[in-house]
Amino acid sequence: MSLLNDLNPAQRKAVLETEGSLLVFAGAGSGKTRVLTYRIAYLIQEKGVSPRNIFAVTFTNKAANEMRERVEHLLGSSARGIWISTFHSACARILRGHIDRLGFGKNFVIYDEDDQERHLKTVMKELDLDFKMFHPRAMQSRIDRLKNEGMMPEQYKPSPFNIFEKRLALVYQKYQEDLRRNNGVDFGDLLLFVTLLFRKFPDVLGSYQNLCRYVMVDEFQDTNLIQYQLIRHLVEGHRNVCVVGDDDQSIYRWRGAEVGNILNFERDFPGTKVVTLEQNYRSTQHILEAANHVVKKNRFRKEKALWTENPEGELLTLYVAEDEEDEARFVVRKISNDILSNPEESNRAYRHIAIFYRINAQSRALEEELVKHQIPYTIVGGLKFYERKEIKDILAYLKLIANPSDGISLKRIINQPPRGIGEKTMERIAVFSKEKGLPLYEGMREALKEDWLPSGSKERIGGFVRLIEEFSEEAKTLSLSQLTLTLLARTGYLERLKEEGTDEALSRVENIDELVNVLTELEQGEDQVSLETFLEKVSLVTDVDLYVDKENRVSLMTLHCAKGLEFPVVFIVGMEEGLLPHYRKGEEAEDLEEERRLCYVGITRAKKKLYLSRAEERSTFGVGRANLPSRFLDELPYELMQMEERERRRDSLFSQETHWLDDFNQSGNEMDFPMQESRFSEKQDIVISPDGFYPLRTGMRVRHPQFGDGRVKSIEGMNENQKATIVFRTEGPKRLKVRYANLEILE
DNA sequence: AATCGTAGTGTTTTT
DNA sequence: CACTACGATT
Repeated sequence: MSLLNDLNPAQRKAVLETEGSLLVFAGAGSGKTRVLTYRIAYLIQEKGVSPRNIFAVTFTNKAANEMRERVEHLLGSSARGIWISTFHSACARILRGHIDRLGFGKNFVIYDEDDQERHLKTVMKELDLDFKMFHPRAMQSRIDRLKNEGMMPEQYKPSPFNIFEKRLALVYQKYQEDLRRNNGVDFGDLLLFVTLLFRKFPDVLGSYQNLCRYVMVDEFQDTNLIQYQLIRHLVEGHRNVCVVGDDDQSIYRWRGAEVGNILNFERDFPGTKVVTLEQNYRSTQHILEAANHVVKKNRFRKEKALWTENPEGELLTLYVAEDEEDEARFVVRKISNDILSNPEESNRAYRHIAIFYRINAQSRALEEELVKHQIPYTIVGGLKFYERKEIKDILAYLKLIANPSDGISLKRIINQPPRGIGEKTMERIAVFSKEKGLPLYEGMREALKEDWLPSGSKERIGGFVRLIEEFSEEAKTLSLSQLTLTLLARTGYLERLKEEGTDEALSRVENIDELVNVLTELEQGEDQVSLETFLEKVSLVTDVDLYVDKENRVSLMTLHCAKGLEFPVVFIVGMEEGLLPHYRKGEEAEDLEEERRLCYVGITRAKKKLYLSRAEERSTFGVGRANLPSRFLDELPYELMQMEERERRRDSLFSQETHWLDDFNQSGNEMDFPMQESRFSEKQDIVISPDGFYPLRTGMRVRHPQFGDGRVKSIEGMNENQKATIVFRTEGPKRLKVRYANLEILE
């Protein structure tokens, strides 16, 4: 059969072992996704398994989509009905169907980290806890951890001598109670509640066990305790479970991932067959050898070594920079001089290049340099669309409409835009609601019937309630995008932003615009999008999911984000003690090993060429600090490395930065010439291109419809987000979003 | 109630 | 250095 011809012996074995439990150790670049997809295809095509009985779980939507696409490619329409999903969306779907058994409404909302924190803070405030003594963040992470361990509040037994734990128990209890009152769940609850459901209601569990006859788990090394429990529940009985993972790529221990799950799998599932995929199809020999050398130093790992038939390839390049700016210059120099103008690699493009770093803060220096040289880039992760204030506000309106019990969203928008309903009014209503045992919104409506509210407040609250009632009514007939537009208009949210008129406000308007676009697009694609479905989707997207590599740009991301991706050319910057093994309080051997794995993940993303760099001095907090070379550099075999010489610094006289005062004077002088008028009209037909780069340069003279003439002092960002600081003759310096500024280039 | 200014504080990684 | 949380101000 042709399917099997595309596979090497180990891969083939992993596909053919369909019954019982199978553990696949899949080294980086060893064709893991190929095995999973072929296995699914094999089950359906050769074993006659119904697609409906196959369940595959991944960690990101991107991985899930990719898998679905590839299976569809193999099978065509007979792939229909396979359940391929992330842990979180699978759980959300299960809860959508059965959460009423746990005392929640099926229209529950999902709270993200930000909502979670707000909620936690109100809970802590009500318990009269001092934030300085008990950090909300610490509480939050402990609660998350408890949930990852499958621990409900009533099961948690704090040590009687530990004040923090005693308070934690209290907070956790109340936190959960109030979440329920809001008919909301947080991320951790999604998983926790499904295991609870399975444990308490055998009929529910049974129906899913029956459905999921063949279960596959991707990135198994990243599962935490509760996810593992979930899988075990699901495969009880038939035990057809295939888990794929690589202990060397476990980088989420801090988030509760248990490498133990993969290492103990054989113990928990007696009779497990084990397949190890060691042939790498991705990287050159040199890169692979380097990776093997580094990860070999870890003690807590299953012994294995990747090999490849690929060519030797180039040596790894190491550059020791003066500081982070010099490091950024090195990266950019390599990109423009070596990589893109190398005739041997004539098809190299920006999209083939990625830059990895340990922490997001490192991106800044790189971005600045990339912008300076007009190299297009995207940042994967970082500022997330659905976490922006304005987007979250609009979503909060929608959430409240979908689920009127959602007090967290209600509090968020009650005064957004400002309607004169202040904190103390809301506090009174909160107390009142709690006394009556009502959700906040209900309490608000009840309060209107009584007369303890000041008439002014009552008036305004009445107005708000009426507004929401109208929206709820309209939600029944309008499409999602129409509803959103109505909402934007009638709350005056957009109007207020536009009035504000600052560039920040304008960029918010643009983001909201974008949101409406997303909605409209969604409506055109699928037959019907319900409010709940949409909100759920939004709650569960991740940055990597939104990452589209279609455009020709250099990719910047953290090492964590890089997992699962590959690029012909990879830079790993900041190879320094303290940064790449990142120092934190309480260093443990396990932590160091995780850092090493992180480094390993980074190295193994590279297909053809790997550049490493470190800076002798790096400013953190604005203070320079000398860093020692990363110990991981020492772990690389010397023969594989080649040093990059430092370039002699050119005179900084030619730097693009000019003082704005100079611009001011310059432009001031020139504008005194009367002949300008004609010069302007000649150039009037210059249109700034709507996509790609806006052809602005520092030093250019431009005209703005309101502010008049000015000179470009500096430019930041790219494309639609590009901002420029322009020194106007009459208005002085202003920072504008180029896309909206409607600039005319004079010269 | 809303806005403005300041002091203190903190940077890992995120489903 | 950059952000935010809080306090003082109108």
